[in-house]
Amino acid sequence: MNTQQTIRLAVIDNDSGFVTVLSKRTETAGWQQRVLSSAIPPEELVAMKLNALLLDPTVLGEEAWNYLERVCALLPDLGVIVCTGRSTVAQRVRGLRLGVDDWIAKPCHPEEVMARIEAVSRRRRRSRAGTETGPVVVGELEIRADQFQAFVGDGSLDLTRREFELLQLLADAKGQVLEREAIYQRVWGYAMAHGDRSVDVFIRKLRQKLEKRSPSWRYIHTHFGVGYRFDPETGAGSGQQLGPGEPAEAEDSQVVHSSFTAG
Amino acid sequence: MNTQQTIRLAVIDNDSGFVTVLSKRTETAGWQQRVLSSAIPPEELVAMKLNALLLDPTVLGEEAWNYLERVCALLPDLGVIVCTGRSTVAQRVRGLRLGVDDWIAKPCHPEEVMARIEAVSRRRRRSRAGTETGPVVVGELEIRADQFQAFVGDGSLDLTRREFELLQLLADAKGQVLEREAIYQRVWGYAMAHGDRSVDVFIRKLRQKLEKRSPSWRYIHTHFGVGYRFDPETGAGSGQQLGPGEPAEAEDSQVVHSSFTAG
DNA sequence: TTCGGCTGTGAAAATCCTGTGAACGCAGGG
DNA sequence: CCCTGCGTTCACAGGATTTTCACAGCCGAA
Repeated sequence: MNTQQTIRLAVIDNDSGFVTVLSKRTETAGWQQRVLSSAIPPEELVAMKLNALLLDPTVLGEEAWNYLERVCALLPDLGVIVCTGRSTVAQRVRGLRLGVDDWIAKPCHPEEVMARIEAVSRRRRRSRAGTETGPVVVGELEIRADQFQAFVGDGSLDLTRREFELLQLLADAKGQVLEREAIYQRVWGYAMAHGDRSVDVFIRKLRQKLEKRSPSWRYIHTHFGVGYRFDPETGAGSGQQLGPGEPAEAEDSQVVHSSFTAG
Repeated sequence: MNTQQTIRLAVIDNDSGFVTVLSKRTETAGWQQRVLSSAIPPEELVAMKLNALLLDPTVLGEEAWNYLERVCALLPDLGVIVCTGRSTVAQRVRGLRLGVDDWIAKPCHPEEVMARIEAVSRRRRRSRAGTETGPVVVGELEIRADQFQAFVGDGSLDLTRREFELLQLLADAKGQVLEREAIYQRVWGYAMAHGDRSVDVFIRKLRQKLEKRSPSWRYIHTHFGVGYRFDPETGAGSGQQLGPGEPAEAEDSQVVHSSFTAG
């Protein structure tokens, strides 16, 4: 298992001894790390594309709970680990309920801190794992992850980065309906604000570019009230090629045992 | 959609004091819990459909590491929390690297244990969002959660989102009579206004669409003065045939009242 | 059998959702 | 400094969906 993907960690702490020791180890392990001695706006955390955030709330003072809450809401995929000195059960429970993933007491061994950060980050990676495989072909479309671009024949679709990421996400989940919130969450990397229409706009741009290069195919289907589904279909008269019982060759066909142990 | 999904927990521990106190709290919180005082084969854990497993490795003796490893490998989506007495940093690190999600030291406050279990389940649920639930088959019907749609053969029923959610709710409670208030509460997410007929209207739409695609079956039954019950039956005189999904337990049809506590 | 309340039904009315074009702000390059 | 490409936001129009309503048919009890 590929548990050893690089971890991008930010540390908010001003306990220099602790941070120094920890940094030495994370560096050895090949993690990418950024140390901050005071809070930065959650919006800036977004741009850092982190896997995990380690922080000592004493740095933040009164704002700590508030800050934790905002960070956890804005970045539901971010692993948040609190590492601090004395704390009460009530504080730990409050933090954990608020969205913190783990709460460690200082003093603590840096190796354990790292193991806990890994444990928290572990889950996220499963989905991204298989995307390194060569060019993916769907319909007339060829998606090349290495070029951040998609082609029809040898003509590029001229996708921008966001457009490409959206297409890739949809294509990876071929046949599945993805809700807007889920799409936004995974492409933009943080929670979608209520009423945001960005996903719709990018879907339109994608459709335009797809239509332009591959007019006889339909790739993106709207599910009213739900979201979008990627499934290449020829629009023309030649036979429909998939009903819902679609071909199972997609690499993500997972068998689920229907053991109904009701209770 | 409810963020507070019920937690299904198994506890492997023979520290009766700890288990008793914890059980009392989890019960109050509406969790489903199973206490075991010794290890059971990982294969049996699968059938229990757990969210989380809490265990004290001292119960397992020498086999502990082995057991942990097998459980984590076999059930990658299960949240595993170790709660035990004295332990070394090395042991904790080993456990966490092996796949354990959290490691708590006894003695500990049950509230914190619960908060940590919740934190682990929360993360777990998020990472596998949407996938995983295989198609459910009832009668001629195939209900696909990943598509927000139901099919008969390869024909879609063209359900809208609400229709689908209603069908899914009914099918999940197959054989049970659901009161209107309970249905409304769960599908619409808030309390039904007195005199609201929405549920009836949607039942009709569902019946129409079911009838259209699967004319020889009856799925939704009315219980006068009470509510509705989902139970696929062939309308024709020929014998009962059962969907491949599961045995038909047409046993006692119990009314489910609108208490929405456990949810 | 009759009556009062419950449920089925069709359609109108109200609401919500999505597609779309365009304006806006921002950043990098010329 | 202006231009260009990109991402975001807004408002509006056309549909799809949901809610509401009135009425007819059905059920169970007296």
